[in-house]
Amino acid sequence: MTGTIMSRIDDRYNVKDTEARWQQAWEQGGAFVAGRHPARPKYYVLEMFPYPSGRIHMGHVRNYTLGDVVARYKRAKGFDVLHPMGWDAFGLPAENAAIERGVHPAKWTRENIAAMREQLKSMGLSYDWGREVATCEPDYYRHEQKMFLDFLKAGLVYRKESWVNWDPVENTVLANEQVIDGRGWRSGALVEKRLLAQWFLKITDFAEDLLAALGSLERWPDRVRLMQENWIGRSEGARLVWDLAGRPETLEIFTTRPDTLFGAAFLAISPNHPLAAELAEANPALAEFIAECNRMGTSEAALETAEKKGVDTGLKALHPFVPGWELPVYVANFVLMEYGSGAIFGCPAHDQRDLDFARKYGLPVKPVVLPPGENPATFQVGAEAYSEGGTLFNSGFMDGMGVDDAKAAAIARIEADGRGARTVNWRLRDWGVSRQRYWGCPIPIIHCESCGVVPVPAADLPVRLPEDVGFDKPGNPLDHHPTWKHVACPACGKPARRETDTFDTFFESSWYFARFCSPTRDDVAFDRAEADRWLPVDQYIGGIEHAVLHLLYSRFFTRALKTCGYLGVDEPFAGLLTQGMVCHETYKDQAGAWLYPDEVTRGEGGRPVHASTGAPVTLGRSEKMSKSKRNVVDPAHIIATYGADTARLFMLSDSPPERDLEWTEAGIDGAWRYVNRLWRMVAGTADTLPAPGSAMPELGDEALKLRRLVHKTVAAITDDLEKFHFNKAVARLREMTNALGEVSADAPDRAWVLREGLEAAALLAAPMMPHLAEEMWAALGHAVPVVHTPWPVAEAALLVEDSVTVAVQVNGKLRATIELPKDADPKLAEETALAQPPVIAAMSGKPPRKVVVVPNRIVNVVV
RNA sequence: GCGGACGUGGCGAAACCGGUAGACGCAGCGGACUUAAAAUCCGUUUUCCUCGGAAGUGGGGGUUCGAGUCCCCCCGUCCGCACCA
Repeated sequence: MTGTIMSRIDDRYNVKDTEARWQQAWEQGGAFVAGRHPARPKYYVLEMFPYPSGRIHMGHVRNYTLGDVVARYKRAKGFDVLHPMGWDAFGLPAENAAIERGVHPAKWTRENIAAMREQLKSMGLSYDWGREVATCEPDYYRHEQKMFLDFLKAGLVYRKESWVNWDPVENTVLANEQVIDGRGWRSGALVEKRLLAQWFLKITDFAEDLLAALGSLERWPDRVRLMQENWIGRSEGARLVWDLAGRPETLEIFTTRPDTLFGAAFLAISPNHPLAAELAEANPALAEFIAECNRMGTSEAALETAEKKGVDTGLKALHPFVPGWELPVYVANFVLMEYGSGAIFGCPAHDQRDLDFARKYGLPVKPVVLPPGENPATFQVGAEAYSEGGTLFNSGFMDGMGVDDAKAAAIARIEADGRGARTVNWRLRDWGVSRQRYWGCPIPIIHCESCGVVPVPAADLPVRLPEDVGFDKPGNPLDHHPTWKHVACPACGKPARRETDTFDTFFESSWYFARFCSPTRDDVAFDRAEADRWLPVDQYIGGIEHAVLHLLYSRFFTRALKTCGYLGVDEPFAGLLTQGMVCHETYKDQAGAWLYPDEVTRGEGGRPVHASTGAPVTLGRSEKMSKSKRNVVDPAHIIATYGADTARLFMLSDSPPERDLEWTEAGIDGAWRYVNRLWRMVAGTADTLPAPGSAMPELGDEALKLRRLVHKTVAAITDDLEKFHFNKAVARLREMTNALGEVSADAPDRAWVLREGLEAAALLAAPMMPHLAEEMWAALGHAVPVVHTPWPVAEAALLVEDSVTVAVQVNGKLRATIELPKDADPKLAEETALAQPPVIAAMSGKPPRKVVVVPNRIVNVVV
């Protein structure tokens, strides 16, 4: 009897055996190998590849479950599916591990990859593992070194000085996240800003196109498109050159509000402006202020949240329209050197930041735009600047104009005077790709005293990252390596020096989706024909935290690669799904220390107490799972206990994918119960059902009703999966399961429909709970596995109802519901509605003033 | 600071184009089975009340025969801000 259905009925669903068995069967059968069906339409589904931290976390489980549902569904729908996985393997944590624990980054990373690969495999994800890539291996990064050289040739790369966070104790550049309250996270030393020569990619060359093409990304969330639009930040305005009293040089500013020039109160330049540096040489107070600004860190958030401060340089600027009008020139901490020309003019009446600054330093506030309905004689600006539209006044030749006309008039005057021009300015800055780090892709450049900057010849690629390095000294290990950086100049042969900076790790993730198209090619980054077939990615899935940078860099890279002839598409990702975070309650003990969920249990009256000591525990609100707050649940533990299908089901069931998901013990238990319930239904009834493929008998009412529900469920789940409404799909499946559980197979028609329903349940559940689905399908007597079975199709005739329930309202309040034939005559609907006793009562004898009839929906009686 | 989102029962949520608010699940309560427990199954569950209703989708206002859905204002929470990935 071993292995038969009967022997399994008494057992509970054996997760471990079942899941391992099917994972092996899929792998041996090559079920997920992409490209086997060139005649079928292609579908490329990709999840953001993980940083190999060593263990998967619940965020991964959610992300990869979502992707796998799409991949399995599309395969069943007849697509040739590409669903690959790899490792975003360069990055800071590996270096931190090296510094803190003495493990080499390469060893640490490779071991992490091996461990995480096993964990992912235990989830039963339908990846084509033959395409796995790891970005830290030379066979991957050699190609991006080539890309960089091609970009250089195409004029998309340049070198300039740029500011970085410098830790003077560790002798390293710090990431913004490593700067805490202005100090280095490890050393505690005050961080300084420093200028460093770095490589930049000209993403701004594509600004116009990156912005315009957002409109074509119809399957991207609006909010992501909006965030990118704001990030690119196109603004129209004017460049304007101001003369300085008693000095030969001029000052160029950018403004979007040339209409408010008559309301100007001051000019302000960035602390990093060349003029500021020059003036500081003779002005100790200014020098001290600039030094203070340079201690602030480089992040925009740090600059913007700091108190607005400035120092008067003593210089006077001459107003371009009014002879003799002199304005003070400040150095101000809120003016960014990277934006516009690093200098602005301030109009306090119509810009809040300028107003705050003016109030602080006692500068005049002169309104020049009159809000509609205000009296020019009495209008004043108080605590709030007025930045809306209106009519110009106090403004010479612009008086009486609207804001838009005044802008045009001001620009016309500026251009006529030869003082500047209309300009489009971008918030987007070029992408600085140099990192002073070891664990990244070496930048293939050689510096020669005679020849200058020399690209490494393509034949010499890859420039390999040396593995024999130490982390005991502060600074970049590549710089300390005894031999690595010393090379002969490729141009003149004299001794020269390698670039010791490595690429930003966003470099690797900007083209990995293309590498997956032909991951084993050594000679090229990817095969053009393969890329042309598979790209763009049809559905990309990952966290909202990548809404701007990673996605924008990838869009830019795709354009740059097209410019260099690598591929033919403009956009890398046709569809985008941004998933929410996985959250969990937080716990603290009496001393205020964070506790892990498994250290907490429920004591008397359901109060949380410490599991071993029984001491009271403070319950905190639910937050994103993070190691620092210890509110984490280990997926490996969950999968070992409940199995992959249960974990996957829970990831899909309660919340829609875009929203945050609350992880609860009760939720995972509920999913586990459902997995067992489905299995029991099949195991307990399979031998009472007709053989697979039996002809349909005459159906009685109960059987027909059930059959309608089954086909409706097929249609509904299909629609839900198309729209990524996975939580609704689970709800529909449970609804159908509830109905199937209520019938008994004691008559041929019911038995036949029960089989149809259980088969539908197996096939519909397959993208979500693939192991269970296979097991159910096999128990129902099918030899061909679900992974090779097409998606079920609903019979259209069974989806149409012949009667509908219509709500009856009196003055918008529900009073009754009535059953009507579908598409009934509105007159019949009205008559039936008015005859309902509760309706008559609610009308209390008054005649209907109006009756609104919405067919098949509602009748609203207005009295 | 700037930018983006979100807010519906005790909880996660559903509600198509403005048309019966709360599908489906979790927790709770009651019951069946059991010596007992677990597991399972059945019923019940927005709130208030005079059992006929009344109120109700973060708060306030508006449009409409009708608003969770559209518009305006406010409050709260979360995410991003260019060297984390």
